[in-house]
Parts: sequence; structure tokens; C-alpha cells
Amino acid sequence: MSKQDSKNSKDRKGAVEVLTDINEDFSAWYVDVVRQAKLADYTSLKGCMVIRPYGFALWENMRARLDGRIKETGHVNAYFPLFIPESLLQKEADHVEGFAPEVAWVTHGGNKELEERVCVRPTSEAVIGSIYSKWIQSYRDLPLLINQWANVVRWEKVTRLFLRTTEFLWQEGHTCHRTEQEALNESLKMLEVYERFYEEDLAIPVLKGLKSESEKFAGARSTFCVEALMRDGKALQAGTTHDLGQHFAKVFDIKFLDEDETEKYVWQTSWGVSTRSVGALVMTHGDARGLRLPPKVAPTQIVVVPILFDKTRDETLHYCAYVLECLDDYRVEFDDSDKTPGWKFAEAELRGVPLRLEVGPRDMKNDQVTMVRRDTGEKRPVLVEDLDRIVEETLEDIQRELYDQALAFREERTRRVKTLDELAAGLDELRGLYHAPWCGSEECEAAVKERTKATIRCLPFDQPEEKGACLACGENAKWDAVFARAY
RNA sequence: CGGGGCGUGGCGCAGCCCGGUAGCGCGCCUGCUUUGGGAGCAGGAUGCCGGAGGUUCAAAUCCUCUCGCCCCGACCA
Repeated sequence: MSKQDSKNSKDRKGAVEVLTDINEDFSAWYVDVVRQAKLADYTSLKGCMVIRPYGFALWENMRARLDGRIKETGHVNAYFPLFIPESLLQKEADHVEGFAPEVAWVTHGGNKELEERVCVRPTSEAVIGSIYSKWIQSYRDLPLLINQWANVVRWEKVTRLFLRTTEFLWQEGHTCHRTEQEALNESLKMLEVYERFYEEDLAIPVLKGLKSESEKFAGARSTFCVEALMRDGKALQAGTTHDLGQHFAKVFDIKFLDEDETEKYVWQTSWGVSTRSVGALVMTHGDARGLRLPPKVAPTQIVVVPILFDKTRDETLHYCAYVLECLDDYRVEFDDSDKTPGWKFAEAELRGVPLRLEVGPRDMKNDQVTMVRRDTGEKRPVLVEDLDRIVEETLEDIQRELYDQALAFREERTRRVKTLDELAAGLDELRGLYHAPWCGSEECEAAVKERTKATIRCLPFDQPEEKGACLACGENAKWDAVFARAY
């Protein structure tokens, strides 16, 4: 069914802009939600979107949470330049090769052609590595734990709002360590930070694991990831951490004099989470009515809608002012625009505001407000004297409920298969995460992709004792791998 | 980058086949009446028909090129 058909088939009366039915066309629904909820908009340049105030407020809340977690684990923020001279980028062959197809190049400064092309960073390993070599001399300079919040550019062929844009915002951590073990620990520690960020702040359950060789970061020794399952059954790489080994250290000459008076290369890590996480939020919690935002990051946690009648208008507004005073601790929006209540309800639901308080004459008479949850739709009266307590409890409950729903959905969509046939049949029937034994060879990985379009999303940290026979070749499996179609 | 679909007031669409004064619904503005799930009536404004070329007396409509969006395949946060 086309986007137009599914939109026209909706018969909500007086609808202004109707969301595409989430079950008919998930992609169209996603674009509708992002645009109608005013998270982002297109610009005239392909792949370059505007993050609108509401979307940016959401990102700011997410960023604040993640930033706090990064700082709690001992990292500090800094800012490195957007531009990288070509010669610097060229130093690391695998790295360049990995990013070459998507690098944007600056060839002119004003009217004058540059002697050396300048790259717009697709990621900052190269610039940062070259600087670190100047900063590090002694083991006493280690570990070096720096994070930056920045924009990066990857010239993608296929772009999608938040999920894959030409320019995107992210944080990238770049650390140097004295030992191999310490660097490995760091990359695992940051993976856990990401896991907690997703699960506790965004209410998105994630699966932690190792990337296969073919999926790992260009230039890394190992890439670890957190993967999330979207409501259409496709997986989304939500964050990655890389154990870089000494690869970049050797290329950029990042050496230190150790306690034993010998010169050694540092062991590095890097890790990032991007604005793609906003897309994950939309596609994990959204429903037929629009967004559902977790209270911890929702720009507006509570919307208060006055129900105004001519005779009681002033009293109601006065009563609302009193109600608002009780909500000082929350991000509250008071919608006293002259839209009708029904309009405001629908709008708040579209924008995913976790709690709505309706305040009208009936409530006023009973010293109460009418509280409506976005996640469950539950509507109930709450006495104003209990409001602060009930709101706090309910917001916590919504945060938990969203997580529980997402987790239940993922569990429903997680299956175990033994053979390629079973995987193909399973994916045809229901998209989701499929555990299967894998021998570890790239040939088998490619064969699976060829046949099913599914890729190895990760090799989960929890591995079974008995792994069985590889789904593709039948040899002894090295891994229990998770396959899925992915964004 | 290949295959398919789509670009027409802010939004959703009709008109295109078969060239001849650009339409509908919603939104927007003004006024009045309204307001507990997307209000009613009356009046009003808003279009380089995605962009550039071409064919023609005449192009939203035909032809060529281009840009963008969506979907399906090859590459990636």
C-alpha cells in the first residue's frame, strides 16, 4: 500500500496531518512522526537535516545524561578541529580505505586551490592521534581520557532522518593506556556506560557483544557494540566501542617512557554514540499516535491542559496556576492556546509527552486534576495534595513501563535457529533477532547475507557452552551469533 | 550506485493519458459563537505546478536533463 493510500484510509475526523499507519508502512510512519512531532526537517541539501528546537531539546537532554556518565567514569571533554589534512588521514591505510568512499574533501580556500586537500572529519582518530603524540611522553601522562562532542560528515548515498545523515552529531571518546589489558577494559567499560545510558535513560534494551571482522571499525582490533531492536524487527547499531590496540599509536607515533625505562607505544580506544540514538528512541517506543518519550529525556515531561468554559474561565486559569506551582520540579508545559482540548491532547500524544494533566471545572470542584499517561493511555483523577508524589511515581513507572514493553517486544522477536534454511524461513515470517551457531568464517557470514539479507549484528558476550554446528557450513561453530536485518 | 514510486498554496491530494483562465479538503488570518478527545458559522489571504532547458501560437500537462523524498537491492553511527 502506498503512503497516500494508507493515509487516506484513515478516517480521523478533522485530521490535519495524519500519521501513516505504523503497521502499513513503518518507514513512512517514521518520517511522519519525525516531521510532525517537529523533531527534524529536511533542507535543500540531500542528507542534511535541521534538528528543530523540540528535537534538539530532546538531544540536549540525552546528551546531558550521557555526558554525565562519561564524566563520572573519569573522562574530560575537549574539542578537536573539523578539518584534517589529507596527508594525516592517509597515514593509516585500513582506516583511510574504510572511510574513503564517504569522505568530503575541501579543495579550495576562497578562490585559491589548496596545495593539499583537506578532509572534513568522518571521525577524529587521525587528528587526535597526531596531537596525542605531542602530549604523551611518560607513563605518568597515562591514561589519557578525552571525549569530544562534535559534528562529523560522511557522504552517504542513502540518507534517512537521524538514522543516516550526511552530517551528524555525536560524542567520540579517544583514550590512551599503558597496557593492553587496560585499553581492553576501557572499551568494555564504555560499552557498559552505553548500555546503561540506553537502558536507564532511554528505556531501550540493548544487546552487548563483539562485532565480526567484517563489521568492525576500519583500523580497530576489536569493535564492541550495543544493538537495539526496532519495532519493525530490524536491528540498529546503537553505539560502538573500539579496542584500537597499538595500530594508530604506531602510525601516529604515540610513545611513552615506561617505569622500566623502555619506550612503548600506547594502547588506545575510541567509542561513539550519535544522533542516531534519537531515531532509535522514535523507532523503539513510538506507536500509532506518535512518539512516546521516556520521562528522563522528554523535553516536556508534563503538559497541563486547561478545560476552559466562559463561565469558569478565570477560576480555572487561577486553579491551573496553583496546580503548576506543585509541579516546580518537572519540565512542564502549560498549553493555554485557544485550540480545543481534543486538539491539544492529540498534539501532546504526537510529541510523546509522558504525562498529561487535564484541569477543568469538574476537577476544580474536587480539588483534583485528571492525569493521563501517554504510555498506557490510563486516565485517572489525582488530588492536588497528592499530585507531586503521584507524578513522581508515575513518571518513574512510565520510564520502567516503556523499558518493559520494549524488552518484552525484543524477547518476542528473539529466536534461536540451527540452519540457514530455518533462518531464512524465520526472517520471512517475522523479522527479529536470530541466534544461530557460526563457525567464524567470512564465507559463511557472506553466504547468510546473500541468502537472507541478514548480517551478524553481534557475537553476544553470553556464549553457550555447546555451540553446535555452523548454520551455513555445518563445521563446528565458534560462536553463537545474532543475525538480523539491520539499519 | 542499480530497479521502482512520488514532487501541484503550510499539509494531504485532484488535474497530466487527450496541451487552452490552477482546483478540492484540512490548516492559516478576521469576526462571532464555542471548548472534558483533533469545534461551528460568515468573510479573507496564500501557487515561478521541485529546478533548468526544449517542442508549441500556447506547457502543471509532451520531450531532455537535473535536484529531492520514499521503497527494494550493493556500502556504513
